[in-house]
Amino acid sequence: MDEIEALKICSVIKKGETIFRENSYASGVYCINAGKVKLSMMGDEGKEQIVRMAKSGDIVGYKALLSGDRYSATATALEDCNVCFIPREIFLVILQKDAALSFEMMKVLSDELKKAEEKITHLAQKPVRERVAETILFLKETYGLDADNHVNVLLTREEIANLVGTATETAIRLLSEFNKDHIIELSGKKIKILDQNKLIKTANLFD
Amino acid sequence: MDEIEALKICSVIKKGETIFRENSYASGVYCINAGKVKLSMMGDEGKEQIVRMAKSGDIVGYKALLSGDRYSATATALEDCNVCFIPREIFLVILQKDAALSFEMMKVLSDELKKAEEKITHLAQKPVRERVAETILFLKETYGLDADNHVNVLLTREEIANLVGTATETAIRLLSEFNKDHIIELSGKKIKILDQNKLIKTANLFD
DNA sequence: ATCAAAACATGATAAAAATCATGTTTTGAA
DNA sequence: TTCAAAACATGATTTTTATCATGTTTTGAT
Repeated sequence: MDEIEALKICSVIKKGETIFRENSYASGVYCINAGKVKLSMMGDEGKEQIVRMAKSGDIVGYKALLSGDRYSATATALEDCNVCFIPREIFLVILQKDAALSFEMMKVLSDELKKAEEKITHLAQKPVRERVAETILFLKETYGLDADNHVNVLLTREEIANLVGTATETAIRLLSEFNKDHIIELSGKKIKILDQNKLIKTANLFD
Repeated sequence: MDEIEALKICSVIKKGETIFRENSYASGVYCINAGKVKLSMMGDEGKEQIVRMAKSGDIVGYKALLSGDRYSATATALEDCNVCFIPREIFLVILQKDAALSFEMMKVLSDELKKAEEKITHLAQKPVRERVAETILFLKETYGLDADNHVNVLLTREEIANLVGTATETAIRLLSEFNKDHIIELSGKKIKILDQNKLIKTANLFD
């Protein structure tokens, strides 16, 4: 840990900027000290698929160091971020030395994998409407609420669509519908959950 | 490794039998010595989604030990299997002691996660037709070919559908179409790839 | 403050895929 | 070996969702 402290290089990433890019050579991992980050892959037709939403305290870019040498996704700052870079070699050496850290890393990976497999199941089996509802709940779980009870992350409708795995228009329509039905309240990019139970029901969770 | 050898408990699992079941308490991991195994999750409407195809040499059930205490999927033998059970504690202790094994484990997990994220992207963005073609190629990659050049695994059309993430009828129709177009040759459950390039093109890979 | 670009919205249409219906073939257990 | 269940097949229909088209609103840089 001291080693990491000594060697880390922190920097500020402005909103919209890229931390690393899909397929580029992986020189190390990044620890997010502050800010929110989306990790996305490019699909065939140039459409973005968001595969992970990271927040302060999360590490991004580790997959590339463990299973290959290139980043498999692009990491983009959703707001001004403070990230610290840990070079490849340092990270790998520490991981080899520190059994506890390794174990922690395995837990994180297992967790991510489990979530990914659930996402695969839902993507294959649940209609878009349910997935949009589920995504709103996911964003609340991940980023919490702000002082005004809004889900504490601002995404464009297109980004929400790319997280859900649907067309932008479809996402817009369903959000408007939830808004009209007083399940959520929209004001610009801000989302307030008015009726969480109804939202859970709409997402068709737990059965 | 010697410890594992001493403590492992091997057994024969008949085709169709379950090795472990989703949501049941995870008592350990299983190493597949021989045979093929599908790992699947139950969707909301009781529909199966296959999330992983395992083969001889693979370990299954490790996610549950690392991130929770219950299996997140059901493991079913696709043919008579020989598996060896490694109890939870043994596995965890060895993992804590053996840095090399931990590292190997992390690599495996990273690899799986990368594949899962790719699958998410394809599920969200590629039409069923392309995904069926891709799945045939995936099965060939995973299990290879038998003496007669057939993809070396026998699945029902329903299982193929549950791997692709589509309705059984749709999978049947597309397989028949590929058969008619001489891209593949079907004889019962056996699949022979006649024109791999065309199949890759149909899967719309690499662009 | 202005203005163009991006984001948002919504109706109409088309395409994709699921579902429903029905019949045939294969399979495995008694 | 028989026979019912499971698997396979295919046509018709409906549902879902994407795409296309077009207009409005918001946003951020100058």
